[in-house]
Amino acid sequence: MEKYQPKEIEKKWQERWESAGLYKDYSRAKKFYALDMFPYPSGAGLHVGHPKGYIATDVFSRFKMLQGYSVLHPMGWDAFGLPAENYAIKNKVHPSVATEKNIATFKKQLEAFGFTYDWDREINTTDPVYYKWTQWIFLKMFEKGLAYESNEPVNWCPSCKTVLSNEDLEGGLCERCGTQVVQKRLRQWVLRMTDYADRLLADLDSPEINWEESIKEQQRNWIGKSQGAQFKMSVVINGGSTSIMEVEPPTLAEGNYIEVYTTRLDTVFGMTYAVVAPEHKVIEQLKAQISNYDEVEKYVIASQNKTILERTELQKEKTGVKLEGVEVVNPFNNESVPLFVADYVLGGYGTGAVMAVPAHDERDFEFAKKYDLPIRIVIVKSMGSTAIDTSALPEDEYIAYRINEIQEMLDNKEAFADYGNIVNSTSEYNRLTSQQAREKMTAWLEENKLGQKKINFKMRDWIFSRQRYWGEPIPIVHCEKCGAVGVPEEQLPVRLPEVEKYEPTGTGESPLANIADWVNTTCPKCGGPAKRETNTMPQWAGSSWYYLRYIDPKNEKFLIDQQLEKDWMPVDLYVGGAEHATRHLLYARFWHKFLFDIGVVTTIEPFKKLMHVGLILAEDGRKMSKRWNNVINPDEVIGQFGADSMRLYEMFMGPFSQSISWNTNGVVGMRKFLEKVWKLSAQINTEEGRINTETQNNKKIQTLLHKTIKKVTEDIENFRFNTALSQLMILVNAMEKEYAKSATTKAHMRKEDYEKLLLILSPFAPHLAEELWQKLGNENSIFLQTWPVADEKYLKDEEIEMVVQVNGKVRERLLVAIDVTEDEVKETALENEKVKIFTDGKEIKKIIFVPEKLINIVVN
RNA sequence: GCCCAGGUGGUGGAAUUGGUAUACACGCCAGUCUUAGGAACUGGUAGAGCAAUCUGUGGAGGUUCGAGUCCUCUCCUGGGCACCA
Repeated sequence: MEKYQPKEIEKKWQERWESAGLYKDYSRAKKFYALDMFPYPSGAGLHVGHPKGYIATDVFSRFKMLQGYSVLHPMGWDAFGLPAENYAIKNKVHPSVATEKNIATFKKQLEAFGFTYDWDREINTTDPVYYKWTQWIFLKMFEKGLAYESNEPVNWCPSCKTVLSNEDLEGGLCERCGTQVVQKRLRQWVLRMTDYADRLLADLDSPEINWEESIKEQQRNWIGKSQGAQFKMSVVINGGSTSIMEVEPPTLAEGNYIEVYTTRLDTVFGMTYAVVAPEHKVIEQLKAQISNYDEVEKYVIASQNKTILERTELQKEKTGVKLEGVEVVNPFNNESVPLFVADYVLGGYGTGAVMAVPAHDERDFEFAKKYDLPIRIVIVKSMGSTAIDTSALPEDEYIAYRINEIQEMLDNKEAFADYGNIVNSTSEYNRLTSQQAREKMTAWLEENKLGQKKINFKMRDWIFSRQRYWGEPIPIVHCEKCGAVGVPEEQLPVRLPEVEKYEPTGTGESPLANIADWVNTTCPKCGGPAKRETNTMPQWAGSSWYYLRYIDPKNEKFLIDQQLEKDWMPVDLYVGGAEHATRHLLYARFWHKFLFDIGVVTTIEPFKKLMHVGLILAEDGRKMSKRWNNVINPDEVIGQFGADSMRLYEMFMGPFSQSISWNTNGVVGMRKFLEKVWKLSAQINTEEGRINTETQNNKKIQTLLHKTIKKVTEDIENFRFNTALSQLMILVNAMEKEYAKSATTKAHMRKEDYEKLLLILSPFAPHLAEELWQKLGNENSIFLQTWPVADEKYLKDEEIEMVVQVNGKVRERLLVAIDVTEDEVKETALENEKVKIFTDGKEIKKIIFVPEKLINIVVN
């Protein structure tokens, strides 16, 4: 028999499958759309970690194909981005040149795995034919008022010389280069993602989404919905007595009040001061009334110059300045309290102003301690266990006892932030629970038109412009007369022009600003002189809708044909890294919902099932990186062991979503396994009359085979590839033992059994399975066959091992018929010598019988 | 600090509903073959003990005839968020 030569057969089948168009039958009744997160084609090429997700998707695609589905399984390139641009700056070559080269490398590497990609559908986000539609979507958002210009302070990376979105930050550092980001006031294009916050949150729980809980939870946290109340507090000058209760709400002019947001209105009677953020406009409005304005202004300027990191660093002490000469009035008790400016309050969240309750908020407590401000306890722990018996105490003593407990906490430098029962407020609220008080207080605010319920989100609008070269031009023209005007649809795409220098300017303009004949244009509205927008779109623009384009990649009239969209959407399976949980996956959901609103798509969510692929770490347990010199190249692994062995290893390593270290020895094991399958084909008995011999051994193998079919089917469905493969190994080991090793039993392997084995192995090791399949004389591809279904009649063993326990400990194992009765087992077990050792002379209290599993004899 | 995953042999891991802990694979040990090569073959491999047996799923309790699995507390690791009022 020939030896197993993966190098030869893999190349052969890849070519044949491709030329036969094996993956391009889109005419079947049932559809399945399997999608990988498309890669950024970096100069370094693939390492062994990249293909893990792709292999899983491929296994799934082949499995679905065998189950009779038309499978859409495309691949493409997310090719805009900084590395190509930085390479261009360094080497003076156009980014598209390096990108093209990298794509060729990636494609060649991917092809060695034998993936079922339909390369006719390949897309590239940097192709004008593609980004025409990225620009089109932006225009639609602009038309609907969802894309707007803003001059609010934004995150600026001084090293990359561009603004960044909140999602692009990692702990206040630039996600790409690790530089500290500063706040800068720059004109920016922003997408109103917050308009979709509620739907982005709520639809995570819709049946349209079947995602892992961890990813959903990350998105929930990122969106950060909080429910509270917002209310007004009037500002009084120089200890004046004007309270908001005496001034009719309509006469409250700017500068006469501040508005605060709180989720803990129940603690409002504990307010002993209030705080505004340094950015708050009331500071400017009260300039004349603030007697220490110089000091305040100094503080404001200093905090604006801080980096995000400096401002949010936890260990850092809180700082602030009291606004002398003004106070604010708590509407609940008409008490005026001092007002501070402090940068622990964020300008961009809520109203940029808060009521401060030091007894019941950690941050306020810290600040109050430092500035020696009064601390008033207004909630106490709910009824519950205490150190002493409080049931006999009269109520006032009980409350005094509880307040004392909180006081001890405060003395120990800790605020009491939990919910509890209200005290020290007014009689309407005292003794209510926090939740009850909050509702009653909110109702009071609404009655008196002082405030209302309010929902806030942590998520910000998406800052969408970048001051870099290698991105989609934003299709906007600025006209002095008409303002920002969208480029007419028929003029799309706005092509990225050639430039001399790719360097970012650092001025807040992109390098495109230097190309006069590109920048200067005419206004599409009035025909007058106008300038093009020179900012480009962020890295994440092209990937926010690419899954739609694969469905209809060559459509020149529209981004996707309406019927094809209905046929193929949503994506049934989406596989990629968890690092995209709050960026790509959020952006894509946002765009998809917008496209739904304007009638381009018909599903509310783009990705039905999402699986996140666990990292493959280097053998040293660190991330694979050039820096550590621990990168394993898939080409070498495939060259040494073959693509099928590599595919098997990555699926066998462990649970799919888990990070696991690479171990090349593991690939050896997979190769051994495939060799076994290969050699086993020699055991097929083809002699007339002996083919269907039903020996005892064959029956055993039948049972195992059908159990394996069942398990492999279920495991693939559930992404448990590791256990599917171990079950296949168990089957192959048993077949080898039965047919190849025990010549004396005269067992004969039936061809149909072996073919079933090949079928259920084929998604994992497609080349080997196809080769063996056709060697058996089959003419059509194995992938045009039908996935076997486990036959119930073979699933039950005739004999099973029954465990005999005494007091829960295993003492003996009995081989019994599957349908043995409880009494029969009891009898056998109690007479068993080994069991007797533990039961003799003891009273049998109870016998527990679990059919097909065990019998437990309970003695005293 | 908050949220989410996890902690099982020398290693990666299995045990799907409370029912035989360590399947499958790697590594290691012993042996076979000999072209002294292994990506070949055979057997062994949780720990302690001559053995019967005992002990074992991060730790401490609990529920149960029976717990890796359920409950309470606690320690550790990985990931995410982080002054969001």
